Amino acid sequence: MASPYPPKTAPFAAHDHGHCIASALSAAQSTCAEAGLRLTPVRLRTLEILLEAHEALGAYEVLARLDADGFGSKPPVAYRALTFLVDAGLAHRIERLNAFVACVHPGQDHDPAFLICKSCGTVAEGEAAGAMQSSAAAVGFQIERTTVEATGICPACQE
Amino acid sequence: MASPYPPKTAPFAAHDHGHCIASALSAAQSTCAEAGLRLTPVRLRTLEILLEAHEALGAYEVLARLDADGFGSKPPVAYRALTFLVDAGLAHRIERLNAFVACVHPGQDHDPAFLICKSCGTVAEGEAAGAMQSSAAAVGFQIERTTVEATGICPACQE
DNA sequence: AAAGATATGTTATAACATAACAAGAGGCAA
DNA sequence: TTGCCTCTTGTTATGTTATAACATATCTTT
Repeated sequence: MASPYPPKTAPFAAHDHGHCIASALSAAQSTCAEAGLRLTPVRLRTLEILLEAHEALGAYEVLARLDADGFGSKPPVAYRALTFLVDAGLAHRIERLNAFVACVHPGQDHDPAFLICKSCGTVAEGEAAGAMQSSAAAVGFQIERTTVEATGICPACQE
Repeated sequence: MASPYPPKTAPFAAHDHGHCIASALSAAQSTCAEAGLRLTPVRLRTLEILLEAHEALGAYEVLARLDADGFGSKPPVAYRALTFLVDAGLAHRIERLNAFVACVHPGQDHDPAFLICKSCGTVAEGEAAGAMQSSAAAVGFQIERTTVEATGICPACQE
């Protein structure tokens, strides 16, 4: 399924996208090096694909691009690379969209939160800041991972 | 897919389940009456199924039970009933599980948050308390609906 | 170079979800 | 009461997302 939205260049604000990709990639390199993880060609290319798209991509969209680039053409190829990136903190899964985005501040341990525009499809990443920790602690629940997402209308689409 | 967990009777705390079902059903009746919504047999039965399970059920699990009760046997039957309940605020969709739970305080408008135990599968509903409103407002994003879910280990499973 | 662990790619299938159409049930105006 | 409209139910068919299991290849360590 191709994106129903126009191509993205920025999440609610202009920025130097080329630089944003380059710095994310180098951050990914060092993160993996430090953690002893192997950022192989498929994995690297998958991350690039997410960074270039600058919007949430479904696994099968990623797969199509990997296939076009000469990598494998079957679902596990994409799912494995995406799972690796998510586990390494280099990408996030957006549950509401069954899709994936590159992390905007890789390397740092964080609790991401997402604002998803229903009109243009843009996904902005922010901090959840342990939103549920206090209420979870109150009942003795030990949180491992949080999913915090909001759908709505972004500033640009409100006009 | 059947549940990989033992049957549930309570979310992290004992309670009178029969009463909990009965009161939820009567709350659903009045909510629908007030809102001019038709709580038809399939819809009512679907709600009962979720209440009886007292855990998150996938659409196909719900469908199997509806079929066993003489309702339709095809996916849209379950998805339509579930969509109705979610829209009416009588049930919630758990994105992380692709599953549905009955709402624990139907009728009241609220922002639900969920604690999902990875060990026993129990899903507890709490309040998200506009977790993202302030950060969204800061960038001018207009929130329509939030998804707040945490996976981890519930008190009972920590032993 | 051999052994073990990790990664890639494949086949096949499972699990989740919706579009589009036909038929029935309820409300309501003439 | 008939006719019309709307909503609901059920079906067929298909689309979309995801993983299990296995063979091969590539790295790492000794």
